[in-house]
Amino acid sequence: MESQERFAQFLNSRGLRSSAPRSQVARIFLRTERHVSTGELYDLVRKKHKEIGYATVSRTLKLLEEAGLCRQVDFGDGTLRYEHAYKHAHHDHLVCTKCGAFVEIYSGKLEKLQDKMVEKYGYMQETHKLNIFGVCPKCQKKK
Amino acid sequence: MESQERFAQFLNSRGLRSSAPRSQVARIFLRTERHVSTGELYDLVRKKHKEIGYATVSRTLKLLEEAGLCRQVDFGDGTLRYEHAYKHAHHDHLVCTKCGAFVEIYSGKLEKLQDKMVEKYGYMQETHKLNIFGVCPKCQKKK
DNA sequence: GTGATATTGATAATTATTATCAGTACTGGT
DNA sequence: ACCAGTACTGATAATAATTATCAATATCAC
Repeated sequence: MESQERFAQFLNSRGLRSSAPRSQVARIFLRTERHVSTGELYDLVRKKHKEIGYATVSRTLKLLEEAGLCRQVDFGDGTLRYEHAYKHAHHDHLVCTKCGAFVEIYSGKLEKLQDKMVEKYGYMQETHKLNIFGVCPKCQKKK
Repeated sequence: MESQERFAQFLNSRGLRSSAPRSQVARIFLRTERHVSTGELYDLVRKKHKEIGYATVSRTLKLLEEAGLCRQVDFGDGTLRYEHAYKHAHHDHLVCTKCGAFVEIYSGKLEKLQDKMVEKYGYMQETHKLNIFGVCPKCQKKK
């Protein structure tokens, strides 16, 4: 429930309103521990709130992102997904090219190495996105 | 000129034809040492060959990719770019979020670390895409 | 409450890519 | 050379996802 508060706080600090649709979309997203696309979240929202439109879902996701509560994930398949970011440490993804299954991966060494690379070129790092594509164990067996 | 031959060879091995439009698009792409989007390449092609359509450029890029001559690059800004892949070692990208400038980066250590991670989860690696986003030295000074 | 204004939802617009398809141009066999 | 079969092309339409528009509505400070 804490992240819900954080969202309200964020809206307030920006002079934005905690409207009913915004709160409802946010609640449903925050309750769903999955990587959802805008369309998927829209479907979830619709189960409870038939009156909420796609645009509002899309806009709310953008706000959640700015509030630091979610993060865009791009698996390169044409649709963007969003994952939780609040109290969820940074990580990268290992995606199966056959079935779409993925696991979240993290390595401190890998992060440090990246920092070094960035420094070398005089850049100031903001974020990074690493997606590794391959075939998952299940799909390897199927073949 | 060698990559041109390789393309012809690839087409032949697939039972495809080395048509004039295909060769022309390929030649212009291979001569341009830049990361181009389909639209940009289309414009370049149009300067020399007014009769070639967008679809052909798009299709030829796909073929070049299958031939191992180019590689898709997705900076997450909505348009896909293509870069040379033949005799161009694998590398990742460090992209400036202010001006779009980027540098190609590579680290053997980083690659090895990734291999370990993949192995750990039983996946069979195919490719990976690492984009680091930050602010380049020039844009840091401007500010 | 009330009024200024942020927000909403339906729809249209946008953007990039991909599919369709009739006409054209190659191909290999004769 | 000719011919039949088929791959290729380019214009256009279709697709897909996101974003902009805008009149109607809801919200919040006062």
